[in-house]
Amino acid sequence: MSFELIEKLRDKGYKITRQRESILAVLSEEGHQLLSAREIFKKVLKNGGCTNFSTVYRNLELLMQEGIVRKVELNRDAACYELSNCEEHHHHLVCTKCGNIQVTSYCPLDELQDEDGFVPTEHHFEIYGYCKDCV
Amino acid sequence: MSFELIEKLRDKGYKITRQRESILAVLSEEGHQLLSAREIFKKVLKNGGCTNFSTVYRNLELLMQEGIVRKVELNRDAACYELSNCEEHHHHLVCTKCGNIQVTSYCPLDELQDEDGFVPTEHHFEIYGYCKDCV
DNA sequence: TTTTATGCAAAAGGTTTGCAACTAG
DNA sequence: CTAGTTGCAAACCTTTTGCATAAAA
Repeated sequence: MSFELIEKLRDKGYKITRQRESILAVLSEEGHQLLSAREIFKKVLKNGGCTNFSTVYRNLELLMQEGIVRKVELNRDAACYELSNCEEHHHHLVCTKCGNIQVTSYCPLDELQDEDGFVPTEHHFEIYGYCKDCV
Repeated sequence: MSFELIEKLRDKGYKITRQRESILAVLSEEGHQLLSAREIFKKVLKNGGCTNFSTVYRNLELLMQEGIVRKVELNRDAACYELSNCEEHHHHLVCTKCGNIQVTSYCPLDELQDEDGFVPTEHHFEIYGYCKDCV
């Protein structure tokens, strides 16, 4: 699972609760797929874990602060989350027909010229359209 | 004001109500600044108009469908809107310190290579950081 | 034991909706 | 006249918060 992450949290002084572990376990499952808070909640329960919506949100907040989790806001009702260290920096291509999400390592920030002295610290880039099976 | 837009709507069979006109007027004010539904609502009232939150939302929805308005979701509580035809395609640089928003005409979609046959129809690109006065 | 985390229920905030009343054309 | 719009209030959903209880360390 994600022993390094657990250790990182422990070292920082956070307690390792069953809930926290379950949430990290779900996020570590089957390769970095984007999950909403609700989906994480359900998956924890399905895995036999025990948690609560508030707990999920509070942990996601904490994990984001620690740079372990990244929030991605797509054209959807709820925000999605993914482990930020499980893969290199990337952006998402969302198929608006089948819902499939693919990843690209292309990052526009590399190409951005100086914009009147603006110093970027963060950016969002998501692409919507049709995947090759839905064109 | 925005006679062409009014005409476009009328031609499409939509009725031109005072509310609809006021909302368009506010969006046309002082060059393409991003406004939330709440801000639009307040500005309409301040201008002596009369409207309602639902009406603002319903009109924004309609104006988006007609390609007249574009929704931009920033790192904020509420979504923002701008006229989509008042300027050429652009993206936003948001200063997270002073809140100032500047615009860039740079668009990453031009650089995007073929991504496994994905056909983009829409994209979001926003940059957060410090403007030159806040660095 | 002490500090942090959880669960619950309620609140907050943006956005949407049902429906009756209204109005532009 | 009548189809499309508005206003109002209530619903919806996600996310946040207060507080008492529970459990890591």
